[in-house]
Amino acid sequence: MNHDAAKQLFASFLRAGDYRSTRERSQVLDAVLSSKGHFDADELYLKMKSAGQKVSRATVYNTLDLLLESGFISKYRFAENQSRYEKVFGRPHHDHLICLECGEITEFVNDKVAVVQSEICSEKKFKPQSATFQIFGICSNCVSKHPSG
Amino acid sequence: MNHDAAKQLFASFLRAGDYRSTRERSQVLDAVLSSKGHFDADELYLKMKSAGQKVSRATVYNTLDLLLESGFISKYRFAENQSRYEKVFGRPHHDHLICLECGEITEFVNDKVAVVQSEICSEKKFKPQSATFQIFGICSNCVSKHPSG
DNA sequence: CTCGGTGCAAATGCTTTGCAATGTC
DNA sequence: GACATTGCAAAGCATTTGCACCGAG
Repeated sequence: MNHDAAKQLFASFLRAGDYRSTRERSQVLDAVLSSKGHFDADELYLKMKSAGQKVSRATVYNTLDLLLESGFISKYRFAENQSRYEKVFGRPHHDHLICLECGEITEFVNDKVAVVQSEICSEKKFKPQSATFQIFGICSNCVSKHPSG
Repeated sequence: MNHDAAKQLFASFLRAGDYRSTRERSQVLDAVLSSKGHFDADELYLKMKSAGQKVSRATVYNTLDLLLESGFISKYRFAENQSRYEKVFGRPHHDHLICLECGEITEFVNDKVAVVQSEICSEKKFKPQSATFQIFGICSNCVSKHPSG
């Protein structure tokens, strides 16, 4: 999905929900679409500021909620006190390996995760909306840095 | 594992790490051992207070870190701004279904999760320490409450 | 006696909120 | 023009920190 298509889709979402189209919302969407990997609310805010745009943190948070609701982004909570987001469009579902030493977050895709998920949900009569599989540990880089290696 | 065995084990952990044994740490451990399900730091603090014990939040947080480090408890971050803990001892590994409507957290055990995890880790040369598989959605109770049903 | 641990209250950092000003519909 | 949205600064929370006092080793 390209920028223009995404922008149109977001516009329809706004219309459908009786939300207004504002320049700020459009700019937040742009910033998200041009993002790579994970980001937090403040990074996005700072990025927009340094691009000379006029937004407030409040609006960034507000719009991130809208983008979450419309499925444009997903929200994660790794080990920290802060939420991280990433763009969803054009990307397959994936999960994360979080290195406890360097903090690096690596993505992985494994079809069996979805299989296990649907097995569990049908067993528990649970209607899934989203899921996250997080593995915390030491990444290959950090493992090889250890003296014992 | 019973209370006494756990207390002895925690005492050895403290000794091994050159940490001191204090009444507060022992009381936090007791409170944790007598807990059922998930709890957050403040709930534990309030529980101890209402039991007439003299602790501070700072000590509760400090001791929870120690209990985490020693593997007595595990720490989760569901969707909220707050960490939740649960006792580990005597319990098999399990994961969680989080209901977005009523907030209920249901545990599930599925062996395939561990299988998938080790497959991913060996593939990525990642050394796992802990993992959490969280499925967000609507629980069976809430699904059946909906008018459409 | 020494130095780690505790309690308090203040500080921090992320996120939300109240309210007047602004801009969309 | 009505009323949702914005921006700011202040408030809210969970958590951490600084420091004087306390107590385990």
